[in-house]
Amino acid sequence: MQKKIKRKMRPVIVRFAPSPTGPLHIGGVRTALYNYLFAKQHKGKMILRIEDTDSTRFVPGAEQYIIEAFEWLGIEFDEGVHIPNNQGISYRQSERKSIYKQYADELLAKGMAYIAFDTPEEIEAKRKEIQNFQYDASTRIQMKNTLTLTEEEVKTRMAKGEQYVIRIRIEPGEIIKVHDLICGEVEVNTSVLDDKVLWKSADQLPTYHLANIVDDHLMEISHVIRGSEWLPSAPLHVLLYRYLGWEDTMPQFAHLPLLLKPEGNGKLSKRDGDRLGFPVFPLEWRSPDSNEIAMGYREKGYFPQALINFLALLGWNPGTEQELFSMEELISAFSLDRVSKSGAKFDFEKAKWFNHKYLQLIPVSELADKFILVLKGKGVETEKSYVEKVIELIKERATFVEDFWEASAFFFVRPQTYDESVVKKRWKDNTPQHLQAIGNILKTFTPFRPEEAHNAVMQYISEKELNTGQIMNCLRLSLVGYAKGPDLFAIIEMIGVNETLERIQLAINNIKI
RNA sequence: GGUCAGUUCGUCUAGGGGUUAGGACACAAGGUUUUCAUCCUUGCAACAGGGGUUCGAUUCCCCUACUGACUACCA
Repeated sequence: MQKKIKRKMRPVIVRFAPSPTGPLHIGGVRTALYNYLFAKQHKGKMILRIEDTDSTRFVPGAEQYIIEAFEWLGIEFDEGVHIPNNQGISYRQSERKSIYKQYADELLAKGMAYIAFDTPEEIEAKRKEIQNFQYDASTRIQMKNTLTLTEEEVKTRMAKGEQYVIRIRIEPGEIIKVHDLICGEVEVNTSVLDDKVLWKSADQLPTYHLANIVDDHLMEISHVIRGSEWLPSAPLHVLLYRYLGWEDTMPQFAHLPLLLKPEGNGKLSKRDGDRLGFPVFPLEWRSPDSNEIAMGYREKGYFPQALINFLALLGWNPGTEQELFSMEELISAFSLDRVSKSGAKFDFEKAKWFNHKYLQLIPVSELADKFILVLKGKGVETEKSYVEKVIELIKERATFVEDFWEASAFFFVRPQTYDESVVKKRWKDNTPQHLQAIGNILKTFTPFRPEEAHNAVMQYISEKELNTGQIMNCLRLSLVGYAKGPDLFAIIEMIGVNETLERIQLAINNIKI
């Protein structure tokens, strides 16, 4: 009872612990987000720990990428590799090297682990020899380890400096119960578990399993929220806590469902992004060895808030019909028991919809700053206030800032071509004369007054018994080049009457039927 | 192969012993508009299958199927 209370009263400390083997996958982003929401809601802490215990898989730049991605996303950590601390604590496992060995030794001393000398080749040979070979209680007697070798042999091997690993010793026939906050009670028989390697002499580093348990314990992690690919090894972890005598303060587990491919089966991978044309990484990533570029949400024009909102709802729901959430709202609404158990297919269309929604909410000034960069690329220099007005007029039809140019180019440059199908449908012999007349009407409104001008044009149209759609579309064609865009009189107000008249003249000169 | 987990509209999901099985995205139609969008309205469309338990099952139990994860001196 005492212990239960103790666990309940513990401060919430969670961690996100990626290994720096490449860019952060979008599924990892979601895992980190759920950790973050959970920690914030419980006024707890969140730690960024780098699990680089596999020296062979280290990728330069990956750690920096991860940090930059979270900065962009607005997921803040309280402690981690990137946050200085004055206690001299490292959050990089390769730098914590010296910590782990003693725990492996402790297990060795207690007889809960043993030393094995089998080389990878020997194990590989065994795998070929015995179907479904597993290094466990049933097979370890055939292998070269401190359980089978004499003390003498072990000494000689050690003296010769032979490489070895430390394996956990798991005895069969016991049921391990893992209480998972999302999946419920999961029971596994120790007979199906293998004697996992905990530590290797070759690089003096622990494997994930040991490092993970030791660090989570030392860092007083209260909740381990991670992807469900870890569920099968959770019993091993429980066992490790037990062997080390830490079961009382073992963190609670929550295994998140996977993010699946948009179509077909299997978990979402980098390839799916390439194949279907959407990013699976938060930021663009250039592979250091192949120089290949993988696209990122940031570079594709997504707003971090939109990505967060989309990801939050992929596998979790508030139980209400609210869909748009600020980070603060997510923090207060989030709960692990409303996380679904089944994997979620990645719905890229929905991600776009969220971005469209957020685009409408982002301050125009901010959008203008981004768009001005695009405009500069097109050789257009304009006042910011003008750009802001343009954005006001067109943003509702855009999903990305990148859509702005296509929707608004005519505010900055004259049409170069005229949409053929519109010409065919609307442009008649007498169109030029009517456009001239309308031009003359527009001229009389100085300064330009859109509503009055509109009324005057409409009056002209009805007096001449013209077809509104035909005339308006021809005027639009002259100014825009297409049959699209915002209100015509708003456009005229923006580009000015003089420019309007010139464009009309240009259209009359250039459009042939 | 083995272990573990999952399965409600095309997708994300709500619900949960008696419901017209709800919402959102997408799609379609209509409306509005000078156009394209937006917007509004409407429509389309789901409980994997089989056995139980029960007056009654999509909901609880079992089996099957399917799907996935895991099965490294990777994390």
